[in-house]
Amino acid sequence: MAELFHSSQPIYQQLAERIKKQILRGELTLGEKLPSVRDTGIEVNVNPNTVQRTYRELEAMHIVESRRGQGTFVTDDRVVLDSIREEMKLAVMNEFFQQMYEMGYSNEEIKQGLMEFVNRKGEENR
Amino acid sequence: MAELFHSSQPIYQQLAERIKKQILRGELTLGEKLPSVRDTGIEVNVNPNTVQRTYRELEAMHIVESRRGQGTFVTDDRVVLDSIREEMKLAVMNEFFQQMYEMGYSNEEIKQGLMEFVNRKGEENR
Amino acid sequence: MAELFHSSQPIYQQLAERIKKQILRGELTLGEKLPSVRDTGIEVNVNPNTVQRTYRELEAMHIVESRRGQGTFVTDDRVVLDSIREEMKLAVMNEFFQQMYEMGYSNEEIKQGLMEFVNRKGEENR
Amino acid sequence: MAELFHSSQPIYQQLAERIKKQILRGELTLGEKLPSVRDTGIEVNVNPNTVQRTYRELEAMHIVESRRGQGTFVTDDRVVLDSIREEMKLAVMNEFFQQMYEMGYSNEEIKQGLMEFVNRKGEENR
DNA sequence: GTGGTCTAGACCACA
DNA sequence: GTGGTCTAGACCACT
Repeated sequence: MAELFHSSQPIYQQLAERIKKQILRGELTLGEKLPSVRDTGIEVNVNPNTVQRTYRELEAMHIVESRRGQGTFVTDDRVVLDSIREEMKLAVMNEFFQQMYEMGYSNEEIKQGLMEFVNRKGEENR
Repeated sequence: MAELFHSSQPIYQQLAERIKKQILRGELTLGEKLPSVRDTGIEVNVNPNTVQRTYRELEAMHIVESRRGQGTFVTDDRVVLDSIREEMKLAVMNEFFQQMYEMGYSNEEIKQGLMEFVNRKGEENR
Repeated sequence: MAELFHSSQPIYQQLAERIKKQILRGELTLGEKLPSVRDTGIEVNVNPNTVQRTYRELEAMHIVESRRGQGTFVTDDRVVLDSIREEMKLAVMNEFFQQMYEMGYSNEEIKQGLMEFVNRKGEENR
Repeated sequence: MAELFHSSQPIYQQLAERIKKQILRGELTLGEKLPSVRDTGIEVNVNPNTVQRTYRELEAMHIVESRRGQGTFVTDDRVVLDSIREEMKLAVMNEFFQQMYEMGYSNEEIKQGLMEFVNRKGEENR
């Protein structure tokens, strides 16, 4: 079994991140039901309470909606999802630039370095 | 006073990151002496124990070395510093790609999105 | 379709509240027959069991009575209805005062704040 | 011992409400330290985990700030607190009006009913 | 000593 | 069967 979590970040956050991304890239679609807290717990080998904490966090982000007695569902509001995706994309880009900038790279160097990086990646995948 | 630290990451790590970057971008040069644990503590309003821990972490990365009775100094080994810089740059780029990829963006989209982002940033700074 | 229920309160209670108010403000009159459990279920898109539970709660408040084989009817006892209305009005006012008081507002401030509020509301509806 | 909680709402929410109001009405001041999770647990006779859930909720509302190894503190941002107070005041008033309105009372009736209510309350407290 | 995470297990209300 | 709450208790990292 592949190790699913690393230890430097709480499990509930790692799990939330993973599910969030599954939703953002469309692997889980609008309105779809997530597996129950208990089933997910078994699947990723984690206590159901921990899974529930994950679902609670996702609900606070409005990515997911819990309905008592029925289950937990991906939001059916496309607008919310789109805005979250855009927001996250910006955050990731900002973080990247911030980091590079603080290491002393100029905008040009960042651009260039990234191009090389992409191209190298492209070759690797051939 | 502006808030220097956020709460989601240990202060000693945030402080280590900051000093590390100051060194990487040359603000602190090879062999230069860092301020004492006490002085830094006062300056950033943090417990000296915490600063101590920061210096310990930096020493473990070989970015810094402490000399008994003299203080803590930036390493004077340029090679070490260069390799750390390169390593960190790769790590930051990898992290960026990983994140974007997991959100469902293709290499092309990442490249393009980033270009727009840089250009927009360039305009802002005019 | 507009969302009819929020998730923080049981659906059967939300539905009971709604029907109760329809009766209190005379939208459903003394002795009038309520739609069947099944019809209501279809109309508000809810499990008939849940509607059943709603009707049971309303019956326990003596707002409604079910007659075997005939259906569920608004009580025909005006006195009961009046006393429930008065009771609820007092409860709502008490709750309001309690809340404001616990937030640190004095009786005078509550009065004044409320006047402004009403007047502002009046203007909005012009 | 007076009963501190009723059963119809989760303890962690009731506790959060109570502390929130203590802060809003100035009983706990800007930047003040709350008792530790454990101490509060003992005081209100509740499991520390439950208290922590309370503190977490308050932190999510930006009313409170947790600092690792130091404790939990009332926010020191007066602006945040003021806006929360105003927001809550509006919410409470809105809720009140909504309720009365749904029971069939007009704005005038609400105003009048409330005046009587305040005056009666004033007499009681004599 | 402080907050934070996680588990195991019990119990409840809802649908 | 579903989510939600609560407890008891262990363990960890930070200050």
